[in-house]
Amino acid sequence: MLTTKGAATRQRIIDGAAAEIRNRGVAATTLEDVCRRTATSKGQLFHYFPDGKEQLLLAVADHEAERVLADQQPHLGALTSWSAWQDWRDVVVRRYRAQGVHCPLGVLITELGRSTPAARAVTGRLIEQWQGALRAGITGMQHTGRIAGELDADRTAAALVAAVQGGVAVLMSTGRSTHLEAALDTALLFLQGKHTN
Amino acid sequence: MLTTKGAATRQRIIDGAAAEIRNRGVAATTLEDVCRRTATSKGQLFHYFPDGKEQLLLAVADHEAERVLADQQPHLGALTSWSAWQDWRDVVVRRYRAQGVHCPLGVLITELGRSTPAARAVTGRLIEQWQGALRAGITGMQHTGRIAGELDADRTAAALVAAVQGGVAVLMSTGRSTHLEAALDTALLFLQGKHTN
DNA sequence: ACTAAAATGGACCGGCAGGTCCAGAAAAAG
DNA sequence: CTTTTTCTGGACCTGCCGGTCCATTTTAGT
Repeated sequence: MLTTKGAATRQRIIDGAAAEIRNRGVAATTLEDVCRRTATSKGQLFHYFPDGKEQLLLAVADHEAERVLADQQPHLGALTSWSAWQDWRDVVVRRYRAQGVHCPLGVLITELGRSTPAARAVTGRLIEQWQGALRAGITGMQHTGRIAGELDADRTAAALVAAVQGGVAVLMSTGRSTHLEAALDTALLFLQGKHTN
Repeated sequence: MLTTKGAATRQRIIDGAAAEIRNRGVAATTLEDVCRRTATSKGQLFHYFPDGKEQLLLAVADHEAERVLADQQPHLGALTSWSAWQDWRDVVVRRYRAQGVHCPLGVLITELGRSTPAARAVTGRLIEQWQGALRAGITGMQHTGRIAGELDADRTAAALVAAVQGGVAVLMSTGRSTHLEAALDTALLFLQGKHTN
């Protein structure tokens, strides 16, 4: 079992590892780095994550996935007006611009996804939830007549997720948020039924 | 200098490394793997890439960047009709669906981009060229009146690049091409001035 | 043919990072 | 208070992988 203290330590390790990875990347982060930052020892690390690095990384990925959605709230959960959509857009842009070159989740996935199906499950869930929230926003707007009813909500939500994802990808490799903004704005224009920018 | 044979070997190493990375990822690819696959030795590897792994990876990234654009030709260079755009879309989808979970360039960047500015330059150039080709296609269609003249060609091209990029990102972590298709199709609908799907 | 330069093969090294082990402290259980 | 479980610290091991070195072979140049 796990005592209160134990659970706290375990969490401290996850948080520390996440922070370390955010700053220096997965490849450059060693278990010893994590130990140093979290004031723990190898013994503890393997006590809480018997399967070693892979298990820890998976826990970090899970942790980061939650963060991604949490950071978009409360806007993502209440996309009931155009201004709410705009606020959401702004939050997304601001968040990723601040994060700059470091996308912990993306990096984790490219590193883990290939080997373990468990890692892919984490991303899968995240995308599904994300897309679901956007779809809910779209159908809500359709019910109040602000978005055309013929529009395929799920498909458009998927495109929106891809737009953000792609914008972030470009941001990660160029450091510029122009593409993220262009992608989001263009997608929102489409939602609004406009066709110029 | 470099003899014909030498140049061939050098190229063989790059090709082999690229293939190896496509199959198993950067992290899992060792110099010895590359040697084995290309039937070369450490001596040769460091003979042609004195700065070691980093230099090799950079060369691979460059190689892959060229491939990305080449694979989209001739369509990408002649986006002069809606059917040409559609063909381009199909090629992109087919290419990445075939590639599946493996995006060599993306992985290389997330691995190198952080450390070396040279790696970021490679992606930067690729994105710029890509976006340029799309922009040219858009302005061309504007001149023949098939796309509204008020539309911001550069910004929309940027959104298009992000759409592909994002779709591929999702494809990489889920294995499904639905998002890529949704993103591309939605973007094309926007270009056509339609607002439903 | 002779020489210089380039190409090749592979033995070897050194450090590092993931993982093991165990002994002792702290908590929980009774 | 005793016993059992959990937690903690860190010394240690080991395999791997990037990188070095040099002896040998091949090619280019004249």
